[in-house]
This record gives sequence, C-alpha cells and structure tokens, in this order.
Amino acid sequence: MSRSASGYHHGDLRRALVAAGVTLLDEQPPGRISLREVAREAGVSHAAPYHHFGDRGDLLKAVGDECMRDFLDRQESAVAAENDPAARLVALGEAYVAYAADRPHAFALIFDPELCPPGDASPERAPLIARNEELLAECVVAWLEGRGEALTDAASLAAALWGTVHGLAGLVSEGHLARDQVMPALQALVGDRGR
Amino acid sequence: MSRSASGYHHGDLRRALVAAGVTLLDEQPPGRISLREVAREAGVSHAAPYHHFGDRGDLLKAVGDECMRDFLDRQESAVAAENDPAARLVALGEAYVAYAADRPHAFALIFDPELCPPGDASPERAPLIARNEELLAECVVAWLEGRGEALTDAASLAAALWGTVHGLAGLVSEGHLARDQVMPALQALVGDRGR
DNA sequence: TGTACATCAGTGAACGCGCGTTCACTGATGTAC
DNA sequence: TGTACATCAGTGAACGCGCGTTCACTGATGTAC
Repeated sequence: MSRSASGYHHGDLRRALVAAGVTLLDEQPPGRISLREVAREAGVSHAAPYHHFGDRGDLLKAVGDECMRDFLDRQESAVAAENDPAARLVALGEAYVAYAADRPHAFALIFDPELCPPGDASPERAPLIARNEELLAECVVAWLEGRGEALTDAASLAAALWGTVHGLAGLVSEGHLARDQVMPALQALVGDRGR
Repeated sequence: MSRSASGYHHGDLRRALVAAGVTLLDEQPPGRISLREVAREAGVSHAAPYHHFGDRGDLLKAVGDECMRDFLDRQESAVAAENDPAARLVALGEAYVAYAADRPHAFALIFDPELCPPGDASPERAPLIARNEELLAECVVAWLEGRGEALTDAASLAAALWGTVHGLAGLVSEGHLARDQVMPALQALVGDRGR
C-alpha cells in the first residue's frame, strides 16, 4: 500500500503545516507567525516547508484559506439552524461575530490585506468568498421579502449589513465592545424598530 | 530666549518622531514600522528616541494617539457641516470610512489591539475615545428624535451603527468593498426604508 | 562680562536574536529488470 | 525474490539582514558666581 497512513516521508506535511499555522493563530497575530515557528510546531526542520510552499507568504495564504473554510462553515451551520428569515439573518451575524471573538487572529488573517490580498485569492479560496457573499445576500433578500419590502436596495442593504457584522466582529475582537452587546445591537437594527 | 524655535538640541524631537511615524504609516502597516526607521525618517540616530520614549511600543502608542486626534477631528468637522440629523449621522459615517480609505495603516494602528490596547489608553487618548463615542451617541439620539422614535434602544442602536461604519471602513480599507458602495449602503440603512 | 560647572539630548559602536532563504546532503521509498 | 537505480521529502549548516536595546561618550546649552 503505497500511500499508507504515514505515507511518503512524513505523511502529509503540507496539511500538517497548515494545521500548525492554524494552531499558532490561537496565540499570536498572523504578522508575527514565522515560517520557522510553523515548522517547529509541526516537528520538522525549518527548511522542510519549502518543499510544499514557495515562501512564507504562500504558507500563510494556505493557512488563511483553511480559516476561511472554517469561518464560512460556521455561518452556514448557524443559518441552517433557523427558519424565520430575521432569525437567520441575526444568526449569520452572531456566527460571524462569534468567530472573530473566538479566533481573533484567524479572523485577522482572513481579512489581512497584506497576507491574504483579496485581489488575488487562490482558486481554493475564491469560491468560498463568493459563497459567503451569496449566503448573506440570500438572507437579506429573504428578510426583506418576509417584511413585504421592495428589493430595490437589497444589494446596498446587504453591503451595509455586511459592514455591521464585520464591524461588530472587529470591535469585539479588538476589545472595544463587549460580546454581550452584540445581540442587542443586531436586534435593535434588524428587529421591529422601523416596522 | 531659551526655548527658541530650534530649542535645546534638536528642537522638539519628540514631536518630530511622532510626525515621522505618522508619515511612515502612509506606506507601511504599523506592525512593520521599526523604531530605527522612525529615527531614520526624523534624521536622528537610532538611539535618540530612547530619550523620549521608553521603547518602541511607547513610540507607536504616541503615533497612534496622534492619528486618533486627527481621526476624531475629521468626524467632528463632518458632523458640524450638516444640520439635518440624518445627514449628520451619514456624514459621520462617511468621514469615518474616508479616514480608513485615505489612511488605512493609520486606521489600523488606531484600532490595533497589540500596539494600542484599548484597555490602557494613555491620559491623552482616553478623552478622545470618550468624545468619539459621545459624538456618535449624540448623532444617533438626534436622528431618532427627528424621526419621532423612542430612545429606548438608543445605546444598542449606536453600537450597531458604530459596527456598521467601522465595518464598512474595514472592508473598504482592506479592499473588499469599493468606496463608492459606501454612501448607498449608509443611505439604505439610515434612509427612509423603514419609515 | 567672563569663567567654571552641571545638565542632558543626541551619537555611534556593540550585543545578541530570530528571521527568510539557499544548498549540498541523506536516506527512505517506489520501480525496472 | 533480489538487485540496481531514480526520485524526492526532509535535514542541518550557513548566509546576510534588520531589529530592539544598552552604554560610554560628546558637546551644546543654561546657570551660578
């Protein structure tokens, strides 16, 4: 069996390195994670990663892709767990903010314009980004329909609400807002206020 | 005249170093700005800053304070230029986003939890933060009053709208949203939609 | 007005450090015969 | 089944770099007499 569990030499070092990077993000901001430290965490020499990634930037991009996958999965699950359109929208926001609060450095990496420039997303990542925008748009449209409102500004409203959840996520993960202020804030905006 | 224009030795190196730091933020993210580079930019030896700041962190905090001052000033001016409550609120948001778009690295420094931890703001900075939150709260309350709405959730709504402008600012400065999508987004949220 | 002295902002050499990257190598694996 | 060979993932030494910080110093300024 040529591709057994412990595979060629290491098994699947590429995957192990990405996992090590994700682990390191528990403790440190992405800008401070070095290629050498990732290799150390994976139990491998500091030159080994060069057999799987072009350079430090490529490695961190792959780590960012992995985080993005997780981030999107959590939003999908949260939305799927609710039926009412307003509740689905709020659930998406809550999941978005919860990820940033739980994994602030992973969240920072996903949106870091230097390490993960949105301009040239990898072929792995581009569909995840597209799907995330689609998911939000679906939630916003369903919510407007449920309220019997016109869909004229749906796109602008989706942009504004993306801003809201993104900003609340940033403020919480940066320590400017307490996590328990988030739900009331979302409810105040999406709730019955402007019936 | 003992405290003349070119003062003691350098004049006012402390101020010059902060200004140099602000200049460097035009080109580089805060995490990559070194104390040595700031000294170089100010035309002084790399040991000189230690006569004015305890370490690199203190220097960057002072740079962050200066940026915060500028950031707040722009919001104050934008709000003062409008009379209608809704227009004032939108103007605040626009100024907030415009700052992030024009000076993304300065914006990042202001909110960087490592370099400018919100927990221990300097005596210079704390009142600026307080004033900024007050300014936003004033605008939200006036806007609600103008619409004849109750002020019950004013605080939560202010938090949500802070999230919105903060998030739009982040998304624009990180390259996920085009700047010209911001005004329509703000209008869609604050405009007449939910009359 | 002149002189001796104290102050202290800025200098430049030096330190130790971790980093990204390169490179010749090694040795385990898979393949051909 | 056994042997010779090719492949290539991982190694460890080495490189040059910029960094933060320390330290003895220097020299211009301000002050006391």
